[in-house]
Amino acid sequence: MSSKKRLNYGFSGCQFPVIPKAPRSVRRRHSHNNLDNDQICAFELLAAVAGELLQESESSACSNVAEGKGELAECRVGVKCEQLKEDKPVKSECFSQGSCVESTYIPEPAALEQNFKHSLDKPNHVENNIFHRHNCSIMNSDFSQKDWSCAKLENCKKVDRGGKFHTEVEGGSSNLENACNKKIETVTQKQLDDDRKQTDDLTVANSCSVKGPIEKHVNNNAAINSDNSVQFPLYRVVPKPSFGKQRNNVKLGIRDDDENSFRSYSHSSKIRAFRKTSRIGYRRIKKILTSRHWRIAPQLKDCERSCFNNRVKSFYQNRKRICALERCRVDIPSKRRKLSHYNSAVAYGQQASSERKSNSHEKGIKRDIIPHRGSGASASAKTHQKKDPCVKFSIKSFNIPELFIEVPETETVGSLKRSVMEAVKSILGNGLRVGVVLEGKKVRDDNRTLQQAGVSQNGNLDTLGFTLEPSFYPVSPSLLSKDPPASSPCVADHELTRRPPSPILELELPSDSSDPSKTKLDKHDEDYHELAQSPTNPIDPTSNVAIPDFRAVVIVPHLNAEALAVVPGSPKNSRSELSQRRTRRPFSVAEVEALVEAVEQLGTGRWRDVKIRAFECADHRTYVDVKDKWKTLVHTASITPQQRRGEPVPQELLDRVLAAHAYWSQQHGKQHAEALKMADSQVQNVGA
DNA sequence: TTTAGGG
DNA sequence: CCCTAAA
Repeated sequence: MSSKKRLNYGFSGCQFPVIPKAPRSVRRRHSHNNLDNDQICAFELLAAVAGELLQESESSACSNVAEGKGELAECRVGVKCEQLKEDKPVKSECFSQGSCVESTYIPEPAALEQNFKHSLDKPNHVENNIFHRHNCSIMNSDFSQKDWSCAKLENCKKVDRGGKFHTEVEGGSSNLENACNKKIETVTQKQLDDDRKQTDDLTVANSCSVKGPIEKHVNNNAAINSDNSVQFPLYRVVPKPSFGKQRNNVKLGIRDDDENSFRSYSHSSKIRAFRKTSRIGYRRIKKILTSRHWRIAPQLKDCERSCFNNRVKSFYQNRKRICALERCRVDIPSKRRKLSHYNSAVAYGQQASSERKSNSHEKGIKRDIIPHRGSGASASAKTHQKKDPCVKFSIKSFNIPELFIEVPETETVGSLKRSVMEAVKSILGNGLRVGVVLEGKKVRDDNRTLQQAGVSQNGNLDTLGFTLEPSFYPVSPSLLSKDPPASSPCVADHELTRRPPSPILELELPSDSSDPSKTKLDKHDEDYHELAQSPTNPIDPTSNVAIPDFRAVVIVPHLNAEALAVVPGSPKNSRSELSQRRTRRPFSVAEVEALVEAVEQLGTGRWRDVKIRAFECADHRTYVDVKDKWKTLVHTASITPQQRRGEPVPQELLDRVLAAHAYWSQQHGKQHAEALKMADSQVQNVGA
């Protein structure tokens, strides 16, 4: 069952079979209704199989394959079974050094040998999946998938026959190896390491390990495979104009952990490749940070610290950059925001160093605010709040939001300094605005008094925070636009880099925004000020901004007000800190259209697929969002136009929503009925 | 991790 | 949008 499931999901990433699988609800109901019967059947079946296996194992010394350890194969290829167990650590290391391909590759001899059909299917699936995931980039190489498979099978046979697998492969007869070598220019050890991290999540299928020979083989091919399967396509096959064209330039990025990060413009394969790594890092850090509070962060190992500071680099890990030797990457996904507020709660008096480690990576800014709780005065202020109307505190320093800088290794130190200076100047010069945050919420109304805003000396100063924000208001680009989903996922990159260099800040982004006034900096800034007064206005403060500069210094998107924010909080009011709502991002009509189209084709109940199809580029939309949007769309469509709110959705679209909803509901109903029928017939069979 | 569904 | 049970 599990392998079946993998198969479905694995392929669905890029391929959308016309025939939908039964939604989980149906499957669920099915299994539920027939629990008893199925269980009975299963047990009987199991018992029978177990009996058979037992008999076989008694009659054959080497047929103890029930656990799929590949021992049978080992025996035949002349490696002692005992060795197997010792080899396990070695083996997995081998696998992880290379790409996922090895992990499917190695077990094959055993699989073939044992004639385990499923063992063959699984690796093939994974392999296919890889090809798809990376946009079939390998296809562009000199060898095709077929070659790959051929090489694979060929080698398996070699092992099969003589166990001299390694010598034959190393002899250069491998199709694959030759082809790859043509394509690969250089593969550094670093890339290997990065790859290892990225591909750890791919299934290490099965277990067979032949010490020595294969290990060697794997290492030889690790470079090839890893480069092809993960890194290589990203900048060689898939056009990445903004990266490619500026490889020799300095790049600056404001650290941004929001969804509007580099990833928004990244190719999807890259996004996925980072997924697991991210989560791991997230969990690790979360574990550390939530165990008490972040004061323990300095206990992090050195490499983990550097990871915080260099996290952004991981997005560019296949390209040259300063700090090229930085080894470990801890990539923290956007969900991580939940941590931040909590963390900053105890920032007072922290040393800058420790603060940076655990906090600045989060918000890109360091806060050192020391409230003056001057002994007696503030003490009395606590009890007699109104007697001391003064709010006293000092801001020791603001850190400049973290910059991402990329320069060629051949650059001089001097020019690096200048680059950094340019970067800093371009930020400060463009103006920053200070924002006020209280108890985790932005205080936007500038006209309120501190008292009205709840900033008083009597205790909540530790929830007072300040943010450095770009003084212009970012435009919210809708990545979806009119482009069909199949179009290049890098549209935004194109747009950004094609923009003529200009000393004047431009904010126009590829957007389906119909309001041209939003593209003007001044105008928009005004808008922001106006709108900021009104908390009900659905303005979206977290968006991408590109500021092409005239000195080839590019601030990569994401000057993001929220990302720069430092929100103080304390574990006490952790409720508001731990779960801040994501900023509202109303779906545009174009997005709705894409959603409708995807659902029409894929049906309801496959939200992950729908999401990928309709919002591949929009990382801030999750499948839950998509599903929720559909829910509201269905609702919207079923109410009168007068009752609707927000941006009006064309009636035509709503009609399609209703139609699709009706259609797929019917389909699900049918499937449910079929499932019931099947169940009934099974019951009858069992009874008879 | 995904889906479904309530809030 | 959030949360969470269930698979």
